[in-house]
Amino acid sequence: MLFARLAQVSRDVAAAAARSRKTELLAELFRDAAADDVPIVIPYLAGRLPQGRIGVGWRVLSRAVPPAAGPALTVQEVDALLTELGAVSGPGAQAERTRIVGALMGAATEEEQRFLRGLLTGEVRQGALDAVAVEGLARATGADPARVRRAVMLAGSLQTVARALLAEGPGALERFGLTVGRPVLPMLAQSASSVAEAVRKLGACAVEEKLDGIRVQVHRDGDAVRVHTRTLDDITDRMPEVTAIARELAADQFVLDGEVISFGADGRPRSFQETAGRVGSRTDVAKAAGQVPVSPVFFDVLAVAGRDLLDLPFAERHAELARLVPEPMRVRRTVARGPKDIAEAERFLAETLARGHEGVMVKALAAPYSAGRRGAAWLKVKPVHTLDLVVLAAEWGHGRRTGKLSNLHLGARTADGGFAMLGKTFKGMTDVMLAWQTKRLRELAVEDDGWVVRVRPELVVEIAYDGLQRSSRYPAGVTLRFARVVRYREDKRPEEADTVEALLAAHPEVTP
DNA sequence: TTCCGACAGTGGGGTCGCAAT
DNA sequence: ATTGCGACCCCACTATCGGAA
Repeated sequence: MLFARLAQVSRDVAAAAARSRKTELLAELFRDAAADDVPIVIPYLAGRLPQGRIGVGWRVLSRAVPPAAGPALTVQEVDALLTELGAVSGPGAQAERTRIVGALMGAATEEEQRFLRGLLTGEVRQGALDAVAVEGLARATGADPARVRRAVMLAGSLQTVARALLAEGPGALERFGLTVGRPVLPMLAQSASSVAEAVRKLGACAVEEKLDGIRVQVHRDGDAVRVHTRTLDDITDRMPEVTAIARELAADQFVLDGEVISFGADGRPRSFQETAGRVGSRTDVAKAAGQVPVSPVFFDVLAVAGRDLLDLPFAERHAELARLVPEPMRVRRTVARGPKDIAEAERFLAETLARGHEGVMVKALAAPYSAGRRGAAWLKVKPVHTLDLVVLAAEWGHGRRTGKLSNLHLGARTADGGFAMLGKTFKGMTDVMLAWQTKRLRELAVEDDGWVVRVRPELVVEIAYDGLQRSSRYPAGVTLRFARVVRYREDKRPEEADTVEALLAAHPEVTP
């Protein structure tokens, strides 16, 4: 199949507003794909490379190459070049990557170049990713979309399911049950603004401490133990503490879901930055483990001793978990039977925060484990802080925010009467706010370099954030975690904005 | 007809590893 | 040694489509 066909379909998908139309366009293409092309075509149209990320980003792509006059590249040729690209390493790698990208881009038409750039940066922006591709695949093969989706979640891979489905038909789906040793997409949570709201919504529920670490899925099959992250990356080699613990548990086959986190000598959790740094260290794992040991803390079990527990209610899965995993390696929790237990749930949240944790997860006791879904059966509750900050500058947006000032540079007052930048945010704005702030900030503009518009520091905005973290980038030595706009405060003058001093005083656990 | 679940988009900061300087 | 880039951790929020109520 010609690569140009894919680029064309991607453009048509982007242009279609209705999701049903996008699905149909993808289905047409999948039906026409030859068996050898399927493992390539499917991920491409889901906006990903079958090779995963291959070391090419905006920098390499910024070197322009004139497009080819007509379409000639085949899907197989593109795939071969990208495989070659992914294997490049060692001295001279940058030049070699540039050479291969140049060869690829030089053989591509303008439209193919656009699609390739999207694939390589992971930003195809066609309004369709995995979920729509799954629908398209179901339509192309006549399979039940819900069953295809479930197979993809359990296989942890769209192209694996696609290949089997297109080769063998809907019967192939039976094969993709939960298999110990093969990672499953983890169940995700939505947010709730308070414990009371969460408990009222879910009824009988567990309230569990939410640890600020790295999500892990641990598989053991006899002596074979594997540890995977939320995106199913294999980090087994970096987690010797976790594999050792998994081998000591009293079952030789299981799949556990949990979090790894590092505790300090005082028993309190280390900062997310410290845990993440440890989990990211791979050159000298023994040394890193000596300095920052991590502990797994489990909250769910998906399989044990040959039994698949996914469809059991959480209450029953947790009973299995308690049998398998001893107390200190399980997340602390309390159970709320309904609204009458809200006070107890709130007490548990306060206690959890006092222990230095992030917040709580509220989970419906009746809910099955919905792999890969961000369902409403799990709700996270974290305390939210707010500040009144001053807009120092704004950046021009991209995609649907093109032509709008989007990303705000936020400043707090300093002792000398100036402002110290604390970070940026693009979150929380409605379209109306985007339009309003673009107009207002242009009135305040003092400089526009085409990327950043600097403004007179006069506009006050209320910002919500989850906490402070250390920063080497910003002048105060700290930055806001997950900053988002709540509302503009036109009733406030910049002299009334919050100060760096007050911010640091409110977060004594973080020192710049 | 209205409501709501699921998705995609729009990007944020930090850390590590690697290659280039 | 330092710097820049890319990958991958953590993530919030809004708009939109389309099925459910």
